[in-house]
Amino acid sequence: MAATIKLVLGDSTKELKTLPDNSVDLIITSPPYADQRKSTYGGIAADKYVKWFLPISKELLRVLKPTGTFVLNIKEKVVEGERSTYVMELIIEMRNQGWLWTEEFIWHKKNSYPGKWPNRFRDSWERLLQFNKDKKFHMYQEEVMVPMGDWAKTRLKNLSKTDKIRDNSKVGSGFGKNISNWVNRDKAYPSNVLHLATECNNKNHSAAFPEELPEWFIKLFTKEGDTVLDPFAGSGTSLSVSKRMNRNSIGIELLPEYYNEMVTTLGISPTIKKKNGTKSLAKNH
Amino acid sequence: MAATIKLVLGDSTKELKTLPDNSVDLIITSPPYADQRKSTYGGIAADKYVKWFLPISKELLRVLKPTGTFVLNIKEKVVEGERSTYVMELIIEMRNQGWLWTEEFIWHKKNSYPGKWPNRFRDSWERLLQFNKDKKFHMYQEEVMVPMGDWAKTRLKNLSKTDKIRDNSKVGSGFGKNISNWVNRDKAYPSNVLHLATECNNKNHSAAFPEELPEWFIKLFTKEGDTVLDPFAGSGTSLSVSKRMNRNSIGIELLPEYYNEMVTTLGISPTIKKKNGTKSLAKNH
DNA sequence: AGCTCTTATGAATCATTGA
DNA sequence: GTCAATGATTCATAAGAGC
Repeated sequence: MAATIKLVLGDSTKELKTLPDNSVDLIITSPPYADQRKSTYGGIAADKYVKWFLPISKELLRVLKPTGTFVLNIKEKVVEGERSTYVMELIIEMRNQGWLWTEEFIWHKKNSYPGKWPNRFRDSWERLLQFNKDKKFHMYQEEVMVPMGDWAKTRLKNLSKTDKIRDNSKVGSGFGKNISNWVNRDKAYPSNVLHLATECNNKNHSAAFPEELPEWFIKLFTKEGDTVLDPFAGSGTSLSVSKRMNRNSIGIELLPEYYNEMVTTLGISPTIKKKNGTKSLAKNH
Repeated sequence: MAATIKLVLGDSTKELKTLPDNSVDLIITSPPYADQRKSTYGGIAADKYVKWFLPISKELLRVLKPTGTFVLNIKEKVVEGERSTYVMELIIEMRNQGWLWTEEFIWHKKNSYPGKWPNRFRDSWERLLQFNKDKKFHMYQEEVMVPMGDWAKTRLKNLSKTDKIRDNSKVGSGFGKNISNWVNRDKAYPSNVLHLATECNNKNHSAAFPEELPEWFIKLFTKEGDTVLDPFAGSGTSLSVSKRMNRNSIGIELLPEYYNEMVTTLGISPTIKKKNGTKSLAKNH
């Protein structure tokens, strides 16, 4: 069965309330940053950002499965020469709300926009905050293993003395599994720093993130048939990646332009309009 | 004239009060993290960290020149599966104290500690928080415009086939660091992500940071003859780098073992003991 | 010199055991 | 019960040794 896409036109603050409890496996989103995109989203002032976001995160907490994960892509902007602290405040307030702040990944943007300022360098990283509902959550680490460095080639030719010693100490009785863990190993677990280039092929949108970003987290935190939610769907990157990877997905988008474009790009066939006209639902075939 | 080193044995909370107002150009330090180094420093509990640090940061604000910069190396640890929030709280409280939080650099530790856990990857980055007293501060950007970082220097020597293959495969998207792009470039501005390895050749100490780290910030924020302060001198990395780079420096260290070793390694000749015996001052010739 | 290969180890984190 | 100590896990770097 093909993965379904549910696309909602409307405000996440309201639309999230229509989703059932404990129904989503992964929430991945890049909300409008404070005072960014003023022309389109109206711009949330930095000092009101936390107050604006908390009702949304409260609903997200409700709809997420206990085994699920919430990945929030965010970066505070510079206001009058200073980094705003609203992200810091948001983390603290979300913990008060019941979220567990499990980890902060760094997205290192390798080809960040070049530029020169008198007292500042290029900003080439963003936060990827991982929140969870419960300490026990699903994580499929093997899915995101990366090729090892060159050292592995030489390492595997002959195990060094250190390796043997460490192996002996942990095995205890005879030699067994541990050495075989190393032999024929060509992949390593990644760290909490992600090296991805920003997407430069999407010219219509200031794309929130490259496809590799949601792909990585979808691989890591969901399996096929699971449900992915993006409450700020934007150009629909999370949704299209979910579809490609056979995950069901739910997207909410405030702006009709983005919504309409997603209907086209995601291949969603019938758009069911509700009578009030402010909300639309669509499912792909 | 050779740069001077002033080394103080004692508690920063007290010893900083002996320094004059507006006298330091750069403060760079790596304080003991919460609940770390318990065996040596006693360990500050995570929930008391902010309270412990604020009196120190207040003195640092006083001694720093208006044109100076404070670089704080810190990273929160995991407590019961969650990241602690004391660094977030510290940033907020230091702003209330009068500091400007200008920037957050990322130190990407290329050779971070290995390990595998069911719900977490290796932690391979630390925060380098830049605080300022005033929006107008000295920044000598050209000084750190070194040829695209050390990694390129060594790679450029031999542009092997494996270099190209591996780098491209890691990036994944195909954009990334194609080294041949850099061949005809000799200078580039850095970004706010620093790629450095942790030092592993120092067998006596768990060195707080590699020499490249203070060196980079000293180049960036001071010129020759300026004064650098490290209120948690540790093994003295900041001080020895300052000396080598012809910057005056002041170090404060709580533990006699570290203090004594610094006296030796930094080549400080006379140690003047005060009568109470708890405090010592020394200047190099 | 300039290679290759060997070796030690780093602000880590979790599960288990023992007091 | 809580809390501290111990063991197991395992990647990338640089120094050093050898050719």
